[in-house]
Amino acid sequence: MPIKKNIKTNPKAAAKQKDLPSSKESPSFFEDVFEVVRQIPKGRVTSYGAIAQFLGTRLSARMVGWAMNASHTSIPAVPAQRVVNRNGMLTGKHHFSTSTKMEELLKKEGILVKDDVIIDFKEIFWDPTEELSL
DNA sequence: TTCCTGACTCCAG
DNA sequence: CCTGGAGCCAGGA
Repeated sequence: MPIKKNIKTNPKAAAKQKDLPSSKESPSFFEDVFEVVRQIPKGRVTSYGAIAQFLGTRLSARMVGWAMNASHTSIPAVPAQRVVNRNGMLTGKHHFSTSTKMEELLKKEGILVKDDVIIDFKEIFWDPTEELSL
């Protein structure tokens, strides 16, 4: 993304209100993400977008990835290796301890990876909106 | 405080 | 087929 021009400001930022409507079911967006990810069965994978959609914020798929970034400090551990982008590509491999760690973990679970892309991704894809119902 | 970036995805050219 | 812009929102400089 060789884009450097961001001249557009956001006037709506002035309307920032921290009035949250009694957040009782969602203590935090991150925790919700973690919980969903932890429900992913071994040997199955899902995508950031699927999780975002399940949480009702399809357009916020990036936040799911952001949550994954903070997941490595979360306890119990979150199997972030089971979350990839919509093409089944391991876009977050560099965020693990080593660049090959993600593939190793997946391989141990019986998931084969070729050129950073999960083989038969569509077949082992696990959709929380269908399989899970919190 | 403001500005920028990003483990994403969709849509238009 | 590939490139790029827009929308989302949290956190760091």
